[in-house]
Amino acid sequence: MSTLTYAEENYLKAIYHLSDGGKKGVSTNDISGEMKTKPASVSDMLRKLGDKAVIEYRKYYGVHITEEGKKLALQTIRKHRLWEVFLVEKLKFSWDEVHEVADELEHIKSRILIQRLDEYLGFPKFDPHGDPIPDEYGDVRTRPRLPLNELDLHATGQIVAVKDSSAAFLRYLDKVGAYIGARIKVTDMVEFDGSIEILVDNKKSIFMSKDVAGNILVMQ
Amino acid sequence: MSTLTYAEENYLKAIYHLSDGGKKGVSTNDISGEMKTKPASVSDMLRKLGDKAVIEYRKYYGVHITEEGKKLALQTIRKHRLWEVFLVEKLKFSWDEVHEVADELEHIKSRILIQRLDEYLGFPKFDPHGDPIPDEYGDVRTRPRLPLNELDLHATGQIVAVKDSSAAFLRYLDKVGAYIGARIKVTDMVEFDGSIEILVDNKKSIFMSKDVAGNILVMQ
DNA sequence: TTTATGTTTTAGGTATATCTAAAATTAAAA
DNA sequence: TTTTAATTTTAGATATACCTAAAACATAAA
Repeated sequence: MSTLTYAEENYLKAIYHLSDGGKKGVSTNDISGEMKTKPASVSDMLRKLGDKAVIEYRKYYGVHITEEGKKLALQTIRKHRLWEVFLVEKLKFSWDEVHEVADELEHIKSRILIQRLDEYLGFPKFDPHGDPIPDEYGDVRTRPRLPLNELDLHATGQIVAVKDSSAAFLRYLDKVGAYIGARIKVTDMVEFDGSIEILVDNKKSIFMSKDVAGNILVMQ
Repeated sequence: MSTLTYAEENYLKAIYHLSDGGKKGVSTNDISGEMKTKPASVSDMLRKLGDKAVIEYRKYYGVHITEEGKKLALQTIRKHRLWEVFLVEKLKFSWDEVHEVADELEHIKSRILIQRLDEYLGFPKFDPHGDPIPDEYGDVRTRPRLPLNELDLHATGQIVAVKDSSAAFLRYLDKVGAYIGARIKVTDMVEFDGSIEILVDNKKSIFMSKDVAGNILVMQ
């Protein structure tokens, strides 16, 4: 029942993401890369998180997140994504501007604040990048989705999320006119390099590389 | 141009308030009392704030805030008060619940966030306790105001702020029906102990001690 | 003017979160 | 199976922000 510091919360969130929601083990080096800190610092932190029982830590063999850790990580993710919705829906931020600010806001600790914010936003189920917002109890409403590059020729679908939410990628999507919720159809495929052409909302044609398509998630 | 840590921002804000906006010098003990830290910790911090040129620090003789320090303190106060407005106006917090949360939110550093929040709230000039919100440049729109206990018998005025914004005091005001914006008239005064009776909005009579009246600020 | 009192600072210590450099361990290659 | 390479941990520093206990200082009282 011990509470986490800001830094501990950040590490735990990184471990949660790297472990694909607790499914895989995570190495010190992976965490070091994600957190932009040195492996030595990660080792220190893993000992602390192990002591607080939010991860299971076996020296030299990486870590697994515990159920308690998963719960705490999901709370942080919930806050992050709710603040992102607030920034985009209410303060008119664009979806490529929200990450850094939400990274700070997610650490504000007030249960009632998050409950009221959730209510104020109309209990949104997804953030501006299409990622699901866990509820108060950590339950996540997932929807089946697959990378756009895995669709067949002439298949239709709807963009529901992005895998890469870097500002550069999101601005590119803005530029070409791709957005969450857009209805799309694969109108052409280039065998050679896997690039494709899609029709957005039966109006606009977009040509994109396999790399780009792989970072767009669709629901069929 | 160095930036301040959270702790430094908090100390600077305390010094700003204790010095009455930079008008008076402030002692180590005063700061210690306000910050609920030991005088020894304050001495440490004063050295740091002096190094960063936001205060002028002469050992054993207390501190004065510098122009640069005043500017930074006003930025923090601006953020604090804007977030308080947000919490009350948008998230339906009561005015006695907002302080702790705003104390965390005030440290989020994003210029654009505060600009957008200000705009979203309709550029409010006063927070829920009636305190003025400095603009982007640190300019404060003050309005002449005096403690309610200094009004003459039969004088009228309007409640514009509270001096004490502790939850206990604010809940008491809620209970008796006093609020920011209320039009009042002094209908009786007790010479002996300075307690008074006021009529609120020509409807409701409230009897209050001199102590309470002294913490209510009115505009005539 | 010396003494006593209260205030303030310094010295040294703790906890967090980072780092570098060196040592330990695992895993892969010869 | 031994050596090598890569990963990971430990040891020892640094910076922040606090603490306690002791020393230094300013001021008010005798």
